[in-house]
Amino acid sequence: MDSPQRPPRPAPPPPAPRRSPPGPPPGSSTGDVLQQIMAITDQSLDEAQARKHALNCHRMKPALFSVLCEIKEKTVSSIRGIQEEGPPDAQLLRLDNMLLAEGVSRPKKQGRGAVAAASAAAPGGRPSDRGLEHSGYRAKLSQIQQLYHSELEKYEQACREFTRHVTSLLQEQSRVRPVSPMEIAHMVGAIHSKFSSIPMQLKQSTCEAVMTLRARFLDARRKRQNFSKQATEVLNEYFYSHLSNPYPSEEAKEELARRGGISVSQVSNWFGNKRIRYKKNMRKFQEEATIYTAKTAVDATEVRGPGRQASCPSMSHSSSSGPFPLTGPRDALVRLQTLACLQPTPRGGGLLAQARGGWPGKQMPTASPTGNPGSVTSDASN
DNA sequence: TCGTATGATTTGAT
DNA sequence: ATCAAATCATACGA
Repeated sequence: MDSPQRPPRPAPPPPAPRRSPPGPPPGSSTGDVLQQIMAITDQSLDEAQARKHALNCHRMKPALFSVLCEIKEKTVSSIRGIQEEGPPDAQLLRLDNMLLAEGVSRPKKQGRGAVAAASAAAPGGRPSDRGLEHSGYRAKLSQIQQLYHSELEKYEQACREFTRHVTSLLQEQSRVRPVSPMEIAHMVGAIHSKFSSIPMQLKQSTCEAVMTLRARFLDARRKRQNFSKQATEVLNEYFYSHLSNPYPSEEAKEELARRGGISVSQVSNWFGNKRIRYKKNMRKFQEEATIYTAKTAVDATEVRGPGRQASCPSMSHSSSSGPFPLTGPRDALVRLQTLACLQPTPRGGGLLAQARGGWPGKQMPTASPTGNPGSVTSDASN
């Protein structure tokens, strides 16, 4: 990229001297003096100090000054011509909006903590970007964010420094030639407009980076991966031990997500799929149910020994609501026994029956105003 | 290569 | 917002 640090020669004075002899014969020394003035900006101020003093005291100075005024007349108009372009750019506006929408740029000066800002934008991976709550995506986005802000800061600083430098040079020059505040303002504006392509480019490439990241992440999402064995086990354990009401509360979902190393929305998806598929083809899941209920039962008996609760808080004190208040480790044990006897149950009863009638529906979990001991919420929250 | 399993998405209802 | 149901798209094993 193009660095904003350029040699500090912002105000290349017009090549005036070439046309210098307009009317009054300038005298042989005028051209020289002008040359010297031009040279001043190129010299270190220390070096030029004495010379400037000499120039200021020069008997030709008043005449020179009027010549300079004349030159300036022309210069100002040309500066104006340059300045007139540049209405608020539509593309820049678009880029700004996009960066804002992506959470890359902040609404305006919000101090540090880009990551915090990002996570605040989608608290708990909430709906707006359901899928994009992926931690990998977040991390990358915040990297882009940080890079963007640090580059922008660098640019702003360089721009400020350069402007300050130019301004001071102009002020310095104003001692030997007429420099109006307006001219300085014009110059500053010109600098900014020249520099403005830099943040524009920065914004553009940041947008591109975000788009690429998004695309890649969405691709990754398409290329789904099966959950780890651990995750599947955790989910299945919960599902079969809450078969009468397989609707984990928000807390339970979080716990399951944590234990399985997946996201909360993945847990929700999984339960959605599982309920449907279980209901559709319960026979197929019987073996699985047996395995997991047995597993849970074993865990329960093991845990029961030292008189402690099961390891997972959200699953530990489960009892259930719904038609068959059978849930949790102890119930699982009972159910296992039942299952052993009633494998293909003739009618009703057992696991199949629970699901066959359909689950009582959701909402049980969230609140059980009647103090129903079986709600899933009570599993998690009590 | 094909059939099945499975995670994700979409749609419509509550 | 959450759910059921349908559907899509990919992973995976035979």
